[in-house]
Amino acid sequence: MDFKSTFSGIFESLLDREPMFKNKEALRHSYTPAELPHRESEVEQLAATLVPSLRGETPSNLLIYGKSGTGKTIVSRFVCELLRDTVKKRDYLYPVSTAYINCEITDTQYRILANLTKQFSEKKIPFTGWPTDKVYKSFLEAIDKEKQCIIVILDEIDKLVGKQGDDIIYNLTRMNSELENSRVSLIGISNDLKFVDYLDSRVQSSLGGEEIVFTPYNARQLEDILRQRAEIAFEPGILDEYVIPLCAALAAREHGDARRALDLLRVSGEVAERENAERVTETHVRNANEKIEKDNTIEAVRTLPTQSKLLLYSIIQLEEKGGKAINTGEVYDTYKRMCKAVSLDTLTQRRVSDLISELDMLGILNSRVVSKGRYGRTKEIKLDISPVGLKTVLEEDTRIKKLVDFNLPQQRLA
DNA sequence: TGTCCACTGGAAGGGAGGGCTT
DNA sequence: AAGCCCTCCCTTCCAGTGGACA
Repeated sequence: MDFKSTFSGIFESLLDREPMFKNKEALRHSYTPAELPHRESEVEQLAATLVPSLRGETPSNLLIYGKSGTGKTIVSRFVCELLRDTVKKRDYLYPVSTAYINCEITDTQYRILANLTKQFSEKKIPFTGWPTDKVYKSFLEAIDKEKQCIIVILDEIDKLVGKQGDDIIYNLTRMNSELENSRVSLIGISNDLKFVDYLDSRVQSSLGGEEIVFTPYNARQLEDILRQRAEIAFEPGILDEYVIPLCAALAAREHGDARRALDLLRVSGEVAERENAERVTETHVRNANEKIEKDNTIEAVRTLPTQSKLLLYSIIQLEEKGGKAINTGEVYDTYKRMCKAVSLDTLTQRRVSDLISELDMLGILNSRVVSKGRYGRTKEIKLDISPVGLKTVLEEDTRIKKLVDFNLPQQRLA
């Protein structure tokens, strides 16, 4: 039999297989379920804060705190939807609009204002080019045309700290004094409990009116969430008895992250499907758990800019050489030599120091500042993941490939 | 006790690349 | 085309520092 005819039926047989998933969407982060288990009191609190908007009053600004995957975003969106529905049903109520912005993506004053304007008018705003105050004005005009209350949700608001983000928060809280008809009130969502401390004091007082804290889910609660979603997502009888409790337990260990739990369940299903298994078992969950970890870092490394890749590569080389702990000076030396070897521009040590911190933030390595007394202060750097897989990914880059045979000069024996 | 190392990390600003306005 | 603006990535400059050593 020739090669082609061996596989002639491949698609039919794949299609014939019983599908595991009924509706995989139910396991994605973007999915909004009909119920939010274990978040009833948060929904009530939030609704209570926002209800003045329906009477034509301005609700106080609000901060929502909680670790990732504790349901902050989904609860806010849910309550806003209810609010809009209520307005639609009872036309004697004061009009309310809501806008949602993710500050991790939309992270400058200009972009936030442009995004908001887009949500409230037809006006086209270029992604760059205008002075910021012009964009501010167009947002002001867009919302002030009629009497209404605007609720702006700034998700991941802690990502704005430090940049001129303070300004945008300040400007938005102060906006009401410039508005004739409408009113703006803010909901800030933050992972970081201490976020307010980093803000300018004028902003602190206007923003920190009320707050709601979302506590992490425990394993029991995660189980409830997973069961609810699994019912929609999987064909009945596909999941082994212990699959959901295991997913819940693993995610509970990661500070009760529901997103993580859902990912885990979804990937477990995918792993089982690929293996042609009849059902999803505990083994699939454990494999999925490893796969998620690995995929995340590998993807992070793959999308690094060349300079960071080279830097990481030099750290790996030093680590493989073994011996004492690695410090910034050494890394910079090696990095410099490698740059020369592949004729890449060399960045300054200051910049490299920042890049090291970025790699630290990504969880690829661990760096801590240590003082060696007489011999100065430096960062001590350690890889957080095994260099073997890392190297393979890095060597996909054509420039780094040239360094496979790069030899460190003798040194580093002490 | 003071000195001094090898940096750290903040601040300011340059300039390239995107764009708009006149 | 000239004059602006915004953002990103970087450089330059520099004050600050924990602790070994003299």
